[in-house]
Amino acid sequence: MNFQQLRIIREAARRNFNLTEVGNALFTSQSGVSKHIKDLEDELGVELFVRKGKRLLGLTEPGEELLVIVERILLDSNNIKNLVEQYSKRDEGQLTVVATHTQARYALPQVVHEFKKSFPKVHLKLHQAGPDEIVSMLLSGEADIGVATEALGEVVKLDSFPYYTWHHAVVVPKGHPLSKLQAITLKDIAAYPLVTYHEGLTGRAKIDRAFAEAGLNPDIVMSALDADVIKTYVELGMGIGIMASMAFSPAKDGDLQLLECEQFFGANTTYIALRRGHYLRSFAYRFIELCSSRLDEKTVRAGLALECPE
Amino acid sequence: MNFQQLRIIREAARRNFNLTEVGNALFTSQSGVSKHIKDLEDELGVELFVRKGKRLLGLTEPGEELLVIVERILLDSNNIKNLVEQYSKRDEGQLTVVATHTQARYALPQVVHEFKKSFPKVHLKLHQAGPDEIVSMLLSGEADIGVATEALGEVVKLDSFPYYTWHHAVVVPKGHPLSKLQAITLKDIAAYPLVTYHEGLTGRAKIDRAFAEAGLNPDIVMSALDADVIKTYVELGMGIGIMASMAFSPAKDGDLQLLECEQFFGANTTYIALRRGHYLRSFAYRFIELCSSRLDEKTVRAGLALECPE
DNA sequence: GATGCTTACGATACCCGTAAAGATA
DNA sequence: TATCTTTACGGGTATCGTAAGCATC
Repeated sequence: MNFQQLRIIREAARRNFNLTEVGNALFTSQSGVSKHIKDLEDELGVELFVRKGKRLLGLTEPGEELLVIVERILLDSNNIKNLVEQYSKRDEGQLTVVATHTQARYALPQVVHEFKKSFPKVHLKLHQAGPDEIVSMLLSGEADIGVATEALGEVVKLDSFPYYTWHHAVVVPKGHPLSKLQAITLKDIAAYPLVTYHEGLTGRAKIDRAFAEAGLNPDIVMSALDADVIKTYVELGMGIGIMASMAFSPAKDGDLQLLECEQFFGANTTYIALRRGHYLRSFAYRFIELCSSRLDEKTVRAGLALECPE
Repeated sequence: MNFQQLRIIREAARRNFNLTEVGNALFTSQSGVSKHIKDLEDELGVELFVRKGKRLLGLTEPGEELLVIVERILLDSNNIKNLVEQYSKRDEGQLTVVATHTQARYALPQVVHEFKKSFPKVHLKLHQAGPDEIVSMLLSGEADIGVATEALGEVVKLDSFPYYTWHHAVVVPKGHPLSKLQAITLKDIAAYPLVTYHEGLTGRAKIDRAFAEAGLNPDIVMSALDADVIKTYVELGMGIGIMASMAFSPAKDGDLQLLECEQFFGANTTYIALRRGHYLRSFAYRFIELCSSRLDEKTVRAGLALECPE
C-alpha cells in the first residue's frame, strides 16, 4: 500500500471511476492507474470496485468504507506538507480564501488589505464562487478558508464560525415614489417589480419567506448573482432592488437611494468556514482574526477540535 | 513520503531514537532506516530530529507536530487492514483482549466461553497485564479491547465504557473472631494485619482512602497482585484479606469465609476501554455486547465518535 | 573498544509509460 | 467505431542489505 494508490482510489471516486481521467488528473498514465488498483486489491485481498466487464461502475461496500479512511489519510498527508512549511517559512506561503461575490466585494477588501500589509510574503489567493463550490473547495482542500452566508452550516465536515450579521435593504432610483413615504411596508415593496439575488444566494431564501409569510406574491423581474448587477438594473429603471445594505455606497451610487428595512427580511449571518482536520498555517489564523477579533486562534482551534464526526 | 518512512519516524520516537533498534523492530537494516530519515527530511525540507553529532536525541518542534499526524495516519493504515479483513473473513481473525488479573480470572471467563462458542474461528488472545500496560497496549494497537478498573479513564486517546460495578469484601479463615461479630466496623478490620492488593490495582486506592478518612492506620503486611495470592496468605494465617468479593468462591474456598462490607470501601467500576479511532471488527463489538448487554455496537460507536480530541 | 550513525555500492524489486490487445458502449 | 480497460514489456528509479568508515560514549 502506498500513497499513490490511495490518491488513485480517491480520484477514481471523484471522477466517476473513469480511470483515463484519473490518470490525467494525477499526471500519470492510465495503465499505471489500472495496475495500481489491481495491486492494491490483490494486496488487500478484496474487490474495491464494482465492475461490469472491464468498466468500473462504483465502489463495493468495503471500498466505500475504505474511501472514508483514505480521505482521512490523504488529508493528513496534506497536513504534513502544510505543517512543515509552517516551520520552514513561517510568514511565507499560500492562503486560499474562497468567498461569495458579496463577501469578496464588500466585506473582505479591508481584511485583505490589512492582511497583505502584515504578511507581504504570503501569496493570498482570493477566489470567488457560489456557496456549493465554496463547500467543495473546502472539502477537497483547494481552499483554506470559506466565507459565505449560505450552505456552510449544513456540511458536517466543515466547521463554521459567525463572522458578522447584516440586513437587506431596498434600493430605488433617486426620487422614486417609495422614497417619499414616511414608512414603507412589505406591501409597498411588493407593488413594484423587483430585482434581487438569485436563489440560494445572499439571503434570497429569507426574502422569499418574508413575502410568502405576508401573503404577498412579488414580481421578481430579475435574479442577479451580485449587488452590482442589481444596482445597474435598478438604475435602468427595471424595478426596485433588494440587496445587502453594505453593498450600497452613497458616494459611488449617487443615482440611487437606500431605504433601510431591517425589520422585513430578518438578519443574515455570514460565516467563516473551515474544513475539519485541515491544518491551517499560522497566518490563516491571523486572517480570521482580522475578520473578527472574536475569532482568535484559540477559539477557532477549540471549535475545530470539539467535535470531529467521522 | 511513504509509509515505511512514517513507520520509521514513529518507531524511532518509541525506541528512544536508537535507529539500530528501529531497524530490528521493523525487520529491516539500520542503514535503510538512516537513509529513510534523511530522505524524508530532505523531501520536507525540515530537520525532524535533534542531533548531537551523529546521535539522535529527540524530535524537533516540527518533528513533534509531525509525529502526531504520523500516528494518525498509521492508525488509519492499520484500520484499513482490519476493515478489509472484516469483509474477506467476516467471522475469522484475531481479537486481542487485555485485562487485569481480577477481570481475566473472575469476570471474563464466562464471556470468553460464550464468545468462543459464537465465533469458533476467531483467534481470541487474552492477555493479562497491569493497568499501565493495558493503556499502552491499547494505544499502540497491540490490543483491541482493554478491561480494567483503574487508569483507563484518565487517558484522552482512550474511550471507556462502564462494564460492571463491584465491592470489596473481607476474607478471613473459617472461625476467625471477626466472623462471630454481629456487625463489623472499619476499626475491627484495621485491628488485624491485612493482606490486600498492590497499589494502583483493583481499587486499592479506595481501600486506603477509607482507612485514612476514618483516621485509621492499618498494618498491611502484604500487597498482592491478585486475589488468589491474597487468599493463599489468608489461609496461611498471615492476616485477613480485603479483596474483590467476586473473587471468592464458596465451593473452592472452603477454608475461608467472606464477610460482606460494601459500605466501607465504596463501589468500584470496571471499564471496557478502546482506542479512539481504532477500527474494530464486528466480532469485537459482539465481545463487548457479551460483557454487558447495555453496550451494544451502536452505543459504543456513538461513544467513540462523540468526541475525538487531537 | 563498544555502540551507533552515515555513506558507498551492488542486487533486487517496484513504478512508470508505451504499445498492443480485448471489452464495452 | 470510439472509448475505455487490461496486459505485456522495457527502461528507469527507489529500496534494501552488506560492508566499510566515522562519530560518540
